[in-house]
Amino acid sequence: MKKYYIKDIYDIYKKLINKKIIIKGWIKYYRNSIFIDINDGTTIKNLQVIIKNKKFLVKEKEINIGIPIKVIGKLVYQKKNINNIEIIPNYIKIYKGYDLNYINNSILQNKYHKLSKLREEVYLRFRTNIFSTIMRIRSLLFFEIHNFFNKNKYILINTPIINKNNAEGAGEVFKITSLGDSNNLTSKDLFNNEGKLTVSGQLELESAMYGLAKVYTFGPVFRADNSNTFKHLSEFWMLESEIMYYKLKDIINLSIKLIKYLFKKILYKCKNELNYLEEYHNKHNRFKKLKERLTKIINNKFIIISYTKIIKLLKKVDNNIINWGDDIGSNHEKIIFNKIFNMSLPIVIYNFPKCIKPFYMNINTDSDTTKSIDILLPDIGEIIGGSEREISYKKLLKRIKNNNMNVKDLNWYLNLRKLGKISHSGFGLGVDRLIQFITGINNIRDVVPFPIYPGHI
RNA sequence: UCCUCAAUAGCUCAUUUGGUAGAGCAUCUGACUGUUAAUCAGAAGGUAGCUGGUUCGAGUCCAGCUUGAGGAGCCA
Repeated sequence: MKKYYIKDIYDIYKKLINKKIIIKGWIKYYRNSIFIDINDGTTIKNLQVIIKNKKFLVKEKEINIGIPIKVIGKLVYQKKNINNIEIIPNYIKIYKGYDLNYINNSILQNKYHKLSKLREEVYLRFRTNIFSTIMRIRSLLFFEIHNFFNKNKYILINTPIINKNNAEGAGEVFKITSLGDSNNLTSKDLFNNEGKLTVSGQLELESAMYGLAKVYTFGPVFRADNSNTFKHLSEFWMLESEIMYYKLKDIINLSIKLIKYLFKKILYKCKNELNYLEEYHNKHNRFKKLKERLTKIINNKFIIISYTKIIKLLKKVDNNIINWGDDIGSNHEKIIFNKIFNMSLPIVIYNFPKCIKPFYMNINTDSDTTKSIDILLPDIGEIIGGSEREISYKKLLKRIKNNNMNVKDLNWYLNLRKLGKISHSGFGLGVDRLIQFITGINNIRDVVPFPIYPGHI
């Protein structure tokens, strides 16, 4: 007699029919005095136990939703059951130690809760159908990201989470110290009060690129901006890649290839999860055709358009909403997706003005624009930012000085250019936002296990 | 950080202009051998987010705070 996980039972159930097995999990539903649904976290599906002789096995009062249970019994084929199989038990054990009052007053009561309600009990929401489904998709996505780069012979570089660069100008930076309140004690601090939580691994990643040619980094990054929106977190996961001898068009192709690869894998491997999510959205009047949307993106070419052209198109809609040189904001994104290109495909915008892009991006011969891309997704907005990097020591130095940045701190980065003119390009992808898009979940805080954002730690 | 809106039972909500609160689900008690968030009958459950103010009287009006939602800015 062997213990099985419920996912495994569904995968190989034909081999287990009429065999005696052990399962352990928690009671998900209890119906009609005789049906107990058990879930063990390995799959969204429950396994139904049918008690034909209830007095013999367990007292009805002991059966409560949410409490841990062990069942030994025969797995039988049952046509009447929508899952085709169920267990006829010989033995049921309820594990003690639970607090029913606590469970029934928490988000775990047998009831629909809004996602913002689940967020009030972050440490319990893994037990819910909706959140466990999102976590399964997230897990697979992380795995497939590594798979993609591994298959394509990229080297994973673990760039540091603590560093001293705030070079990107990518918003506010968290300072770290070993001294508590230590503004006047810099020399006693472990990092001389220079330690920061990284906002991007890109600069370090470029140094690894000079030795390993095709590299990527995938880890948490931190922003101290006080931004409270559906798509911002203080701590989020970013995937960044840097490739030797790549030009802008290579980066565009690689980004598209990656997105299509990931969507394909999710579609193929997370069918149950996507079905559940569509059902979930429909039940609450947010009709989202997740699978159709992913399939469409896999099977179609992305729209590729220059910044200058998109500005012209935006000005055609309303001459006053934007000028050349302005960054594309979320109001502009809405117009782009709803009025200009009325289709739910990603849009690649290239050649942004240098005034709105960081110092390390290579400048085009027009001297006004950079060799840069952003990829926008419907509903979510910017998901990828990338560029060809500046490879001239002199030009890079000039731009660092013009941006009033600390040359001394960036010396190591500048010196990489002394290895010779090696063109290279890279991009960064906000992974949590990608999960938002895949799952159709509105708020980024609901696709992250432990969301960290202003006022919430 | 700014703007708008909201906060009533464990949950989702209702309480027509100010007169101390109701329903569904959950819970509890009972019934039920083919149900998919079962169903039926009954019971219990509330200092209306917090702190002040106006008023004979505040869930309702006003102010501040807290929390949440939507939008803006910044960005991934």
